[in-house]
Amino acid sequence: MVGAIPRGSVSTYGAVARAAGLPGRARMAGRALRESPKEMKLPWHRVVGAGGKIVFPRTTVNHREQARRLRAEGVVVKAGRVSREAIVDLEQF
DNA sequence: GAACTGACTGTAA
DNA sequence: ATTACAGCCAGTT
Repeated sequence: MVGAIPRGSVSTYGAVARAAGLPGRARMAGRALRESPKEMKLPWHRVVGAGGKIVFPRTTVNHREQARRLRAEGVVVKAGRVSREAIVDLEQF
């Protein structure tokens, strides 16, 4: 689950979907997150695209917000990408 | 039910 | 490194 992503690490949509037993539903994962109210306090910002790249255009607030929060957790965000080291495939959960 | 659409991904030019 | 494109699947139109 997204909430299982350890602080200071990020994962990918595909990985999340797989972990949920839904291979090939990467998009659905993103959709789910989008619909999920923040009251659920899900660390949606710890979910990025494959290779650790942020899916939103860098001009959007979403992108800024995500990058900002990730950096706040110690994740290195550079040019709309997170350090590959910070990415966890979520396979261990 | 066809046609779009999208918080995706991998391959190719 | 950037851009294009084709699979992908579920929800909308």
